[in-house]
Amino acid sequence: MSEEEINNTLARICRVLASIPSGHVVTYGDLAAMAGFPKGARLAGQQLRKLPKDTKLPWHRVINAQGRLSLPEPRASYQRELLQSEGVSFLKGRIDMAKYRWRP
DNA sequence: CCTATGACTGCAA
DNA sequence: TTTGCAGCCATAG
Repeated sequence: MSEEEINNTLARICRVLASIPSGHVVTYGDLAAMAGFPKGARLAGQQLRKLPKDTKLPWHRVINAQGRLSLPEPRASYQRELLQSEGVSFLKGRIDMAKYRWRP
């Protein structure tokens, strides 16, 4: 891996993303911070948007700080299915952050 | 170089 | 609880 790649924003985001365990979620802000961008929540979303539709990375484990999905339909429904399939439940359209938020 | 644009946030009202 | 908005920051034009 070239030095340029490990400093690439997307690569850093992906590395953290890949470490999120199934059944857990993180916020955009968390993802960015863990990748070295303390205030890069929007940046995280911008990078996730670049991922190919068929990526193997767990992009669906990233939700907003309100415990809601920030994706427009119909992607949001797909994301909700993926999360529910790995045990993350929704209550009144929201995810219980205290219960599922992942912190190393 | 400068402005616009978001899969965002936290806080004030 | 909901809404509005300034702050944020790499990217794109």
